[in-house]
Amino acid sequence: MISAERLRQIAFWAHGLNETEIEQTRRGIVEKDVAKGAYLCHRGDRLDFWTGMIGGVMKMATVSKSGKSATLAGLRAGSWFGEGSVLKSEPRRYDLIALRDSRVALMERATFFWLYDNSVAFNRFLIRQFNERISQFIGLVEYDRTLDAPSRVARSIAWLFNPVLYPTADTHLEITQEELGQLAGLSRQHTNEALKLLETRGLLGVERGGITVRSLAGLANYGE
DNA sequence: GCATTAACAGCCG
DNA sequence: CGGCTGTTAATGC
Repeated sequence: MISAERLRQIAFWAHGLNETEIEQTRRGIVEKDVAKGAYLCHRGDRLDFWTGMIGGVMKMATVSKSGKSATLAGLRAGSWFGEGSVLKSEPRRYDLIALRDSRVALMERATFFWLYDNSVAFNRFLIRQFNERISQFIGLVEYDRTLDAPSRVARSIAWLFNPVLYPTADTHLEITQEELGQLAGLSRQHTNEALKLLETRGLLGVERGGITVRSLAGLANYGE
């Protein structure tokens, strides 16, 4: 259980809820740490929680039949995910791996369904989120064809600054080049070169252990 | 060949 | 110091 204040702090969608809904929701959420390298869940696991990122960086990934790992989405603080698996009550179709020490919020399935049944604001949020994810996954199909490293890095970063998924995000994010590489499916060296290129194009700034986005549109459309 | 992994020195917090 | 970065050398597909 978390406080109402904490809920508002970690869940931007909760700002649309009324007092009753907030009260009901906060009772169905617990927090949990996920150490760097640990799996929050494996593909095929049942994870009966809707999950929110409070801090850190994780990746949502699948392993293809040939054994190659493909990142479906990068997740940072503010990201909420797993509504598909919770709604359909089915096993997870992807791995969730912490790329650095992270903290998550776990919402009980029953609480999720209570919101689903009772809150208009929550349903609006869900639709918006589904819609955005679909766009992102469509982009992913393209992205596999553009094998070019800077494009992959640009896309990975654009994910992490998606204004619909992260309405409260500012332009800076703490993430190492190693972690970005894991999201983009690249070695650290390639990521390093790609970042420097994107920096010279004026699309972002590279700092030690972090990046600052200068042109989100430029990153989102890079390589097209 | 190309890309990834390994290795290492510099550097910043 | 430890972790991150930038570069080079080795290794694997």
